[in-house]
Amino acid sequence: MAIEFDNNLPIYLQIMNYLKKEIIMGRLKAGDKIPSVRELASELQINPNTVQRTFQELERELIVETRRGLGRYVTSEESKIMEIKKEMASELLDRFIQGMQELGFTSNDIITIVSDTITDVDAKKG
Amino acid sequence: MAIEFDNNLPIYLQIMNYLKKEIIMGRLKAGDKIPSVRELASELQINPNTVQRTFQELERELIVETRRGLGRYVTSEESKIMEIKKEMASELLDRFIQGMQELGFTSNDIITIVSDTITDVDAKKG
Amino acid sequence: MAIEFDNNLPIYLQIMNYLKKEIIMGRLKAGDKIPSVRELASELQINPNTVQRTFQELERELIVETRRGLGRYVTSEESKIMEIKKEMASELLDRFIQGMQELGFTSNDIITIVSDTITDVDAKKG
Amino acid sequence: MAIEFDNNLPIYLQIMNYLKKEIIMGRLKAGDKIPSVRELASELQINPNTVQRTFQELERELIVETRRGLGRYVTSEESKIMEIKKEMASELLDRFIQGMQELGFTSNDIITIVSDTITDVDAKKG
DNA sequence: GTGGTCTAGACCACA
DNA sequence: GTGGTCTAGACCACA
Repeated sequence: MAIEFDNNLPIYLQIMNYLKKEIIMGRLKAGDKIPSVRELASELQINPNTVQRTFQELERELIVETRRGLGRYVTSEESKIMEIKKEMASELLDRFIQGMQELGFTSNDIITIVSDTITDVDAKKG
Repeated sequence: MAIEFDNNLPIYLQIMNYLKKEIIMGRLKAGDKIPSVRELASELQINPNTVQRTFQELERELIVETRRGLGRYVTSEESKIMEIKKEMASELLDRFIQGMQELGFTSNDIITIVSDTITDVDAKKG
Repeated sequence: MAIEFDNNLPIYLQIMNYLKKEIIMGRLKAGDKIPSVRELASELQINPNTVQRTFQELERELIVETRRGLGRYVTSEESKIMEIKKEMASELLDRFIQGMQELGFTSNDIITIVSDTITDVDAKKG
Repeated sequence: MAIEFDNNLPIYLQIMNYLKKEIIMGRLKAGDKIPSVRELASELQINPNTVQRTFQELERELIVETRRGLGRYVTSEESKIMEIKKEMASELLDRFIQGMQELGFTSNDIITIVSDTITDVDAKKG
């Protein structure tokens, strides 16, 4: 696992997003044990306290739960996972559409650009 | 003018984006004088040092230029303005498409969602 | 048996309180054999080390005694049991009254609130 | 200001409770600036990070708000303050009444004990 | 000066 | 071994 950190966003937020995506994509499944603080810290080459902060926030969002002495686990509520997927998609969408409109693109512009870009991306991947 | 600041991103970056959009939308035109540090600071309710930093960065990106004793001006190179518009749009697009793909959405999903959302947004605005 | 553990207090303290209450309520009587470390650990779904610690502390408080090779027993001193009942009640009271006073409630407020709440609780239980 | 710390509860929770009480009692008023992390840390002789944690949690509960570079302030919503007063009182009450019932005290016992103790306490204070 | 984040590392409760 | 808390202290954005 390797995350390219963006210097303008707190690391703990970037790891949160990363883990949420892993859960949404099913690479970490509902009920799975997640890496320990120490494991993830050494894997990502960051301080354990930063990972601790990440987990704390994920727990507060009910995405992760701690079992004392045993470690941390992805929530077993599938509905919670669907919920965060919707949340994240919706935030991406809003940010994108609002951003494009603030640059003066019309609705038609936006749809065209997205279609063109995606077709392009797909073509490159073959 | 009121910017809703996002606590997780440096304010100077947020103001930079704001000013770039103003320029792209033509509310600040090529060659226009831009507000002074003090003016903008009091308008946005932030510290002059922060505005200073913003202008510094915009200058580094050749979007703004200082004329000694006269103040700061939007670059008069129209092509520069087009360039940053493309840059910003491209960044928005990449971030959006990559983000959606990381959540497991297919190309078709993405196009559909964008069309639907935009139609929706337009409908609401009447 | 199921104890809802409060994440902010050591488990061994929570089990100590639980067992003290069982003794005070006479569900564990003076002189009774208490469950073994293993039994209680599996019943409460916790680690035997934690139960061990609990018993150690109860022994220190003379509420439980070990008879070599025979197991652990509730003290046979009835007076000891009365004593811990008084202690626990007194601690509950102090914590409650002091807490309410620190929130600005007067003596009259406190008495009224307790009466009202208890009447309420009783009514609900039928 | 001096808090006697109880070793069985995290310090940050104890400071949270302390500050909530100060706000409820009006010694810290709605909209007031609260001490800075460094100030409070040196006053309470604890590490700034522990105070930081305290403030983070109070912010999450909307009791305190940060103004970038200026410091932290008690929420200016009076209703929020009433709300936490009710919450804290309710928790004290529940914990007390449930605790007493678990020790075998009847409703009448409880009311009598509270009245007697309060009368006592008042007598001592003169 | 003020808060936010991060690193380094210790100690404890629990498994 | 695992998480929770705490201390010590650095660096940065912002005022």
